[in-house]
Amino acid sequence: MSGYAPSEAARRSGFSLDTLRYYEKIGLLADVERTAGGQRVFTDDDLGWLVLFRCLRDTGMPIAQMRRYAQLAREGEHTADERRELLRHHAVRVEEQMRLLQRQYDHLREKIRFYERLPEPVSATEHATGIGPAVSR
Amino acid sequence: MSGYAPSEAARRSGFSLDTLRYYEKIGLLADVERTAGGQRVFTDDDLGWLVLFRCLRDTGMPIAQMRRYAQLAREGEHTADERRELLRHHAVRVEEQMRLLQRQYDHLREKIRFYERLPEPVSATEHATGIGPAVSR
DNA sequence: CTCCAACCTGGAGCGCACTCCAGGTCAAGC
DNA sequence: GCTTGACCTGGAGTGCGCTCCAGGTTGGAG
Repeated sequence: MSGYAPSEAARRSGFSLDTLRYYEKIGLLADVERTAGGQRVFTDDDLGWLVLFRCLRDTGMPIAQMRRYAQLAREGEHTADERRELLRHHAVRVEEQMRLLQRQYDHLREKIRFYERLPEPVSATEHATGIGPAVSR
Repeated sequence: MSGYAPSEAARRSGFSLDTLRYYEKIGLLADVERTAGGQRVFTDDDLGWLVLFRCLRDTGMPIAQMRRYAQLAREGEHTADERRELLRHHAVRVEEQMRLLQRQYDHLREKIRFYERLPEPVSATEHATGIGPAVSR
């Protein structure tokens, strides 16, 4: 069903009112419908877009790229290939991001293990292994 | 074992020269040793810290928190518990971050599958699930 | 001794993604 | 019809994490 007030759209999408207005202003979200008095009425389609923007934003896509995707979609079906490639390319970067995050998380866990297993003394290999608590000189 | 010139420290740590100076200026990296003429000489200890900062930064820790950790370490062994807790707390946030990233990555992959029109069940639930290409009205 | 690439400082500027504000308008409930 | 809270606009401000600049100094190669 269609027709969400701004506050409702904000609640459902998880974006702030200001962010919704901002996304429309910069042309990320297409012009939102209005009441006779000029107040926004968000549709299910708008909400669908917001879900997508949240996905892309959470995975680190810059706004400029999201806007490019949105503009392509507005141009019609003939841009489907380019949109797919844009998403595929982004997915590759997300995979890299996930690998890096996992690697640094492992590193972090080792550092925590160091604290748990060494209540007092500080080993000489601390800095050579990059694992120790990096206590200052 | 020896000292490293700024450019060498930058190369090894992956931070820019400006960033190294910035980290020192804001008190993240402790004061770096200097030559008689005032040029920086980075030690292995400094490099160890930089490896840690890279780990924390890559996992999204704000600089203010890294600085807190570094200051605690400079205060001595009696802050070990607090440092450990700080890292543990951060690790929890990283885990949440990894779960979110994985979830949004899955969304993204489903969206790409939609574009590829592979024999996958995508019906009228498109927007309800946020999977379709979100083609504009 | 000369050269010049690498280095130094303080401070200004930047890019991103919002976030806030003033000063007004709209619309639903009593 | 009055009140009140949600909403509107354009534009300025914020926070973060660097990044760049001007103008001067250092120090190793030749």
